[in-house]
Amino acid sequence: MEIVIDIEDPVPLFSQLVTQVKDAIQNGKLSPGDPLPSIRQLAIDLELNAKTVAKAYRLLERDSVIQTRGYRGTFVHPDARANSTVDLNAWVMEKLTDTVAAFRQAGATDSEIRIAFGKVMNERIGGER
Amino acid sequence: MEIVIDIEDPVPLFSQLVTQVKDAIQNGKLSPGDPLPSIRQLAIDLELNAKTVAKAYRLLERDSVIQTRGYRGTFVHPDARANSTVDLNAWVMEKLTDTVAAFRQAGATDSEIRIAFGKVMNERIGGER
DNA sequence: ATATGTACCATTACAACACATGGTACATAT
DNA sequence: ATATGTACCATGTGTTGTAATGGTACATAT
Repeated sequence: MEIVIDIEDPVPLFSQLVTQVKDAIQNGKLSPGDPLPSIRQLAIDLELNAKTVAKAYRLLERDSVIQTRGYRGTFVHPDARANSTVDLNAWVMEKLTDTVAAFRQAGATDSEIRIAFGKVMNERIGGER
Repeated sequence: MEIVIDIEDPVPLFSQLVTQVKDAIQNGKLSPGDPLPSIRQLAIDLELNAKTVAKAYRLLERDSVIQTRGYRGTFVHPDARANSTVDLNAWVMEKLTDTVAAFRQAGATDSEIRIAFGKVMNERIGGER
């Protein structure tokens, strides 16, 4: 697995990592079941902070692209190939685009939409912590 | 019409103005057809910048709470009473709350939602300006 | 002339947030 | 002991957007 992180790239480091892992899976360079480097080790190899790598791994696991098995390490998810094409963010973008378009058509100011969004995001409904 | 603006209040000045005008209408202190102070005059009275007052008036007119008749001045809208209860922002809030809830349930990070939102808002579709 | 709403040019201050970094600590099981 | 993922404490930097300010100018109609 050849991962290259470009600090000059405006794309966030963790995001570059996520993308490259997904690409490696679709290219066949990584197959379901394959082990991935540990967070700490990969951080050393890529000269990144361990937190940054952990963030990328966390997102990859949420999308079922990889599987973390605690002390046993991290592995490529069985359904990784299918799940690395499905993009959660794309779905969010679509839905959000339609919603915002409706707001604008209703006459809402961009400023108002932003403010409303800010309020919604800061409402801690279920008291998450 | 007694408007009091509190600079210490974290609520934006233009927002305080909007709220108080709506309140005055619902309290009966302002009735449909009543004239409102000119932007410049009200700015002087409240010790605000004229742009701030203009912003409040612009929003009030969009919601059909007031009517601007150019050089003739500004007046309370015929349907002001009804329109000052109907809150466009409330509708936006509801819709947005549901949408965001769906995103969260789908596993999207708040951070991701914010980023997606930012992208959508910066997409100038119809070339507004 | 005077006053109306409106439209442009612009800048400043402030807050929120993403990103990345650092360190420490924990339970897990080898 | 060693290594795993994970969780918490925290800081700094840069970006973004809001809010509010100032000045100037226009067409309108009294």
